[in-house]
Amino acid sequence: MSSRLKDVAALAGVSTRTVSNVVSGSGSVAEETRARVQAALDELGYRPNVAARNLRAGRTGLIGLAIPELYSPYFGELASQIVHAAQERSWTVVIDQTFGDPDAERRLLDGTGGRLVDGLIISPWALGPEELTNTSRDVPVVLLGERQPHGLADRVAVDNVLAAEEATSHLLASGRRRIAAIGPQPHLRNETARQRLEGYRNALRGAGLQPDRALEQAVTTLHRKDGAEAMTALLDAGTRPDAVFAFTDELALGALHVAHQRGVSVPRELAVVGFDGIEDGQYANPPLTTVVPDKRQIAERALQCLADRIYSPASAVPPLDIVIPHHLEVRGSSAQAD
Amino acid sequence: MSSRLKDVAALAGVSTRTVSNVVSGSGSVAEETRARVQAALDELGYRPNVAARNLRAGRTGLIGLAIPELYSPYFGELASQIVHAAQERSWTVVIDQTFGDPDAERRLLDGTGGRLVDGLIISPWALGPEELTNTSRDVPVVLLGERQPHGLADRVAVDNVLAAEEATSHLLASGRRRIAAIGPQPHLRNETARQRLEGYRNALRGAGLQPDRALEQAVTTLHRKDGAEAMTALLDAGTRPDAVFAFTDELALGALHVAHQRGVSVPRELAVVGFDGIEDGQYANPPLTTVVPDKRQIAERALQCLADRIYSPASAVPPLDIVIPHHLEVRGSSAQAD
DNA sequence: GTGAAAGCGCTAACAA
DNA sequence: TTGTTAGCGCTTTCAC
Repeated sequence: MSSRLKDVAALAGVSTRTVSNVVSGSGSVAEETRARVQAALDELGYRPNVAARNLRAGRTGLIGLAIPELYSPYFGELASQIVHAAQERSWTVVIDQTFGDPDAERRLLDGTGGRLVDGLIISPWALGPEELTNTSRDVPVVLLGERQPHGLADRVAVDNVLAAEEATSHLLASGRRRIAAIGPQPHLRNETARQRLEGYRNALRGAGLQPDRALEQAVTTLHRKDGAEAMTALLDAGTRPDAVFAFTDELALGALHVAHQRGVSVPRELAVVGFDGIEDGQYANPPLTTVVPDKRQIAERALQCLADRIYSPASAVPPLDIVIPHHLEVRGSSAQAD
Repeated sequence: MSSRLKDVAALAGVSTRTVSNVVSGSGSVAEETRARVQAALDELGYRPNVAARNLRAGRTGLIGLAIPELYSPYFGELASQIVHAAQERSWTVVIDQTFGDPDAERRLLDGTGGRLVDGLIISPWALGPEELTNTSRDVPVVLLGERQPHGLADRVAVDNVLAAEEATSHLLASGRRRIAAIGPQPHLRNETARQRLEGYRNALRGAGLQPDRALEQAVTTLHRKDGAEAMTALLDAGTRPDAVFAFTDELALGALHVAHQRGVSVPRELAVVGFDGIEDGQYANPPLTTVVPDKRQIAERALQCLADRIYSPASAVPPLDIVIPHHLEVRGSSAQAD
């Protein structure tokens, strides 16, 4: 079927060594020989066997990307950036969806199932900081979002506390006073929601307001559906919010949807701010104000971390904690109330 | 660093053969031996070397998924299904984004760059039917969407002509007569847009209407931005459509956005129908009517095709053309005009 | 400039 | 039940 180096060598009347040199472009080969080998290569349609190369090299050229789910816009956009950035570095990305299953996350982190990838980028969901402190892994890991206090992994994330504070302050600045938060996830070990809640409360206190538990609406997952349910609950409970800070854009879009259905005018009666900067928000009616993390930089920096660890495994650089820039993109959904 | 079978064998005082048996669970091993080996395995934290296994097995356990882009919702949802379905079959998915680059598509199809995957699922964008008729490939390929008349690859797709016809007929049934089409891509070899245009025209003719070129608005890509531009063009040109059939949901959402901005009431003055069944549409204001392909089945059937070809390469089953069910999900954006 | 051959880590055919 | 060993296809050291 597919031909090996040996076949090509036989056809060209040279040794495998020479063919290998021609294929890789390394070593020195006489012009005449090269041409003959190339002809044989073409004739047989030679394709290198990647597994053999990998075995030899001790590397696979593969990196893993483990995310909760690929279908939600934020992770889709992020994965796209990572795959793209990896391609530029001649790495191929294998994708795992954990669906927030703690066992799946553990399995990936501890490398059970074999050493397939040269490095792993993981966006943990179910595992808390303590569990991320792994020990028995042999490939470099980069954590997206979650902190890992005593671990060995680099971390790349935006400053969630600060960003949430800014989003909330923006609402306060436009005169909103009953600002609801949609997105706390007390049932998870996950840090992200916790940090955004902290930032939200900080902003309120900074404005002399007391955080009101009735305005903090917990969710199980972060999809539009959850946002819609949370918004419905807030409206039905008579909490009368004049603004909503949703911890993700999807939640915000769900909330926006319910507001629209209920005839609540956005932004006049209710301002809405999301988080993630997904493309949908831009085209929502009204367009969604949101905290935009620089996803390109998340991808870029995460890969840079992996590259450094993979290519200089000796260097004992301590775990990096890389903070990615973000900005608040103000759009129609939080325009001045008046 | 990481230990090999040989190290484990030495520690347990057995041969590699026995360790291999324990690891794989195959062969028969005395209970007492097994326990001893397992202890050694645990102590050393043994992780199988996948590259070595692959070389030995002649398979990598990897399948490729090549799509134009991962960040758009349709491909994100589709990729999610495929990764999920692959995980269930113990395959790992490596993702390539072609960004509609014909060379990237060619490279993946002809296997230049080495034999990394056991099979390839590709959603072509730039290459037309004739170019997809490849010859020199050695792994099975499944095409999503595009037909490949004389090729060797299986194909999985919805009936685009029929689906587009149904969508258009639905608009006709509610009394719309000036139905615009947003989405033709005359600059591409890609078949999908062509088929949807055909279905659209068929429906019009079936209703005794003459397709009007002025109502067919071409686009370069299929994003919200393109839909917005197309809608703007239609409105500015004074074509006065009373409905829009957009070839993708993203285009439809862009159109919806512009309609909203311009104060065109949907669905009263303008009905909108999309194609793809992405989640955003459900939460748009108003919710988007759309043709929903069964993405789970696309993934399932595509993987089934690969599995059949990979595990029974001998069988000379002719290329399959698998038609996936779809349905029209009617929502607010195309409610009765009355 | 080129050939011969070792060896990457694993599985399985062959032996015992 | 278990040990020995060949060999998957490649790269590269060593020798010429």
